[in-house]
Amino acid sequence: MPRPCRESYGDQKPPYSYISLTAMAIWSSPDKMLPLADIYRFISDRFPYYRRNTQRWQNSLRHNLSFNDCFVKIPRRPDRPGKGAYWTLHPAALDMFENGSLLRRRKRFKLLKSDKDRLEHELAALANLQRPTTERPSYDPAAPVPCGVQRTSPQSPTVEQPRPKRSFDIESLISPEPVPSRAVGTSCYPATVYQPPPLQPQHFYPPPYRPFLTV
DNA sequence: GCCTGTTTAATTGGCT
DNA sequence: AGCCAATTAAACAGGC
Repeated sequence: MPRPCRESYGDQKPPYSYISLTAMAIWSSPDKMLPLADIYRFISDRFPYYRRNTQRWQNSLRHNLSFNDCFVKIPRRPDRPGKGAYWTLHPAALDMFENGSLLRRRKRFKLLKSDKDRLEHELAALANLQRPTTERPSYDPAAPVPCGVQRTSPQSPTVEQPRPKRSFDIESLISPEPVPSRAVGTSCYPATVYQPPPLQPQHFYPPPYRPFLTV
């Protein structure tokens, strides 16, 4: 298995898909989430090939972020101003590369419609929670939180998550700590569709963001 | 105007 | 060889 590192591959195209490269970038960050510009930077810093034709590959990368359910867009916290949202990996998407190939996955990571709707609902609730209270008149602190998004007081202790052994560890991307997920090959679902476990509230909250993936 | 993000469509190419 | 994931192009919207 090739082990990417700084200065590797020279001007040749690295043997990784945009999905792999994006996952590497996200995985390498302390919070397991990065804004788009930082994903660009990670890739072009390490792979000189991607210092050229930036318009082409960056368009493709954006397409991948939007198109693939394995990437989740997290709204910025007010205390982290900047352009665009943070991108992270869906916790059930860690075994995307279980066949060892970083070019083509055996199966596309695809959320079921119901899970996708639920995720969007939770993220909308999260975005609402992050607005200043004066800007969210519809938010009722006493109301039940939709879809299990945990509402935690800001002063509650934040658990420090252990950092990866190395900031860039392809082995951990391919063979991460086991994350409960099951491939569905029954008559109910197409064989190529994963049914990930339900998203847990702690994946998003409390602030500051817990790492989406625990290492 | 640039950047970010979404979507559609066509093409390419890896894997079985 | 066929399937389908990945890539590429492009149009468009919204925010700053």
